[in-house]
Amino acid sequence: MELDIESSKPIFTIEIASSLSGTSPRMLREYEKAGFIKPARINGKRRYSNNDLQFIKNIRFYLDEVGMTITALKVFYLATPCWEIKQCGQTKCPAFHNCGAKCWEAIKNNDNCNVRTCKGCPIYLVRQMHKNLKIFQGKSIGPKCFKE
DNA sequence: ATTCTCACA
DNA sequence: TGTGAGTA
Repeated sequence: MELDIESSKPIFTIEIASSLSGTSPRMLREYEKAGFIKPARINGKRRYSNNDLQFIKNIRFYLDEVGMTITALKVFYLATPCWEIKQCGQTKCPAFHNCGAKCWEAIKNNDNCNVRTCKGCPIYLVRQMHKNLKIFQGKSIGPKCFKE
């Protein structure tokens, strides 16, 4: 998992991002509304980074291949324990207590958190890891998963 | 010219 | 989800 600042630079307009990800601008805004991505704003206009583009691919994987709904995916992402991933040890962080909050919203203006923005945030990047979970490999979910 | 939000089907 | 209205 890399925390590449370059990959976090907001450079693509929504049209370019749409083209590169094969996702309509309409849906890109929808994913943002759901809290999956948070592209930067320049003069009120969205600017997507390479990381954003990667997350969009990840979102499409769950939606298209796994067959999850946006609602289900929302629960899935929100359930991600950011304090473990970051290993920040900040149990007094709002993100630790507020189950329903997107962590990057909860940590806003929180001096205790070592990650202030989504740029280079591990929470953003870790989502890709879930692609490797057994239940998302197209295999059946059941007792067979626990053999071997 | 492009993007934004909101609304409708 | 795509499309159109009305802005900025």
